[in-house]
Amino acid sequence: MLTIGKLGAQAGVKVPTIRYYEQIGILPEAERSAGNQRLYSRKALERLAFIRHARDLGFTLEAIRDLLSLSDNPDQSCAAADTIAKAQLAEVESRIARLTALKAELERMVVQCAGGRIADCRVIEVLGDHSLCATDHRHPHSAHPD
Amino acid sequence: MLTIGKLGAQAGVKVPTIRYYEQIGILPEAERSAGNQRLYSRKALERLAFIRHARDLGFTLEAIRDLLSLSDNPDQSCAAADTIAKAQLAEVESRIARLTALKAELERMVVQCAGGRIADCRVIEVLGDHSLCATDHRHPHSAHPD
DNA sequence: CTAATGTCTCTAGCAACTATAGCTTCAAGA
DNA sequence: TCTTGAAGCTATAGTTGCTAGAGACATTAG
Repeated sequence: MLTIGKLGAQAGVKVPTIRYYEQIGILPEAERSAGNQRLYSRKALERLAFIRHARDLGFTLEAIRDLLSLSDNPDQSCAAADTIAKAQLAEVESRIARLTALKAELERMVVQCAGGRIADCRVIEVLGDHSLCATDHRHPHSAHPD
Repeated sequence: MLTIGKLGAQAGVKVPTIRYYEQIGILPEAERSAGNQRLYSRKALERLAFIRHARDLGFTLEAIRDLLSLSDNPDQSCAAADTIAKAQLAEVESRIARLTALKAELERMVVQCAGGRIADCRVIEVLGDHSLCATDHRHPHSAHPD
């Protein structure tokens, strides 16, 4: 049996985060010691590692909740898990695309700012005037994930 | 003079967001009509466009506050704005790198999910067992920017 | 036995919005 | 002119995924 601190160390998750996961019901309530401290089994460690990996891959806790409920009854089709992973992949690809456009813009800004006065500095200008922008950040207006 | 709705439509920013920006002091308090409704000038539209573009480029509101204060008194060196842009560029490049690694991982997961039973599903398996991971998301444990 | 560290609960805070409720104002049609 | 519906107002609370702090109790090393 592991204390919460050991569990966190082994899974690479901070202690308050573990308690938070329990609070929102993504980890089951832990057993307690005589002194009311949480005790965790190997199974709990695995579940936490699962969560940690999924978070690292950018899955939301909601998606993880779904994945966990799938893995809890493993006798059905894999399709739902596949769907969730695919959606995640699409999201990641979209983010990469947006960030790449963004990078080009920032590079342009930095190059053009040769250290003159701000009045001549395109950094400000580019951000203020859309017509000077290389990218088109008007229509999509996707909620900012950041 | 524009109402808040028109302003939002023209800048591509939702109405509550504009009020939020005013509340946190990144937009000045708007003039009011006789009936207490906000009225905006062309200048306000430009400022909001500036903010919108900067947000699209991944700047935090704090960085934007700095940029705005620079553009509000444009008689100084461009160096500060340049510094801010360069910091953002580094951040963006790092995000792209992380997302690209992540994408590879997700693609691997999706490809390997052949639609069988969950018990055999690599999506679940990969998330549960770190040894199946190609990437190393153990040490860095960088706070997730997403 | 004591001191240091770990753990407990509870509450509040973070960014950057978004949503809701209940009200007032405005613009356009009949 | 009246009316109806959209748009605006304020204020408050909720969102996501944690993180930080306070003050009290538990455990462990020396």
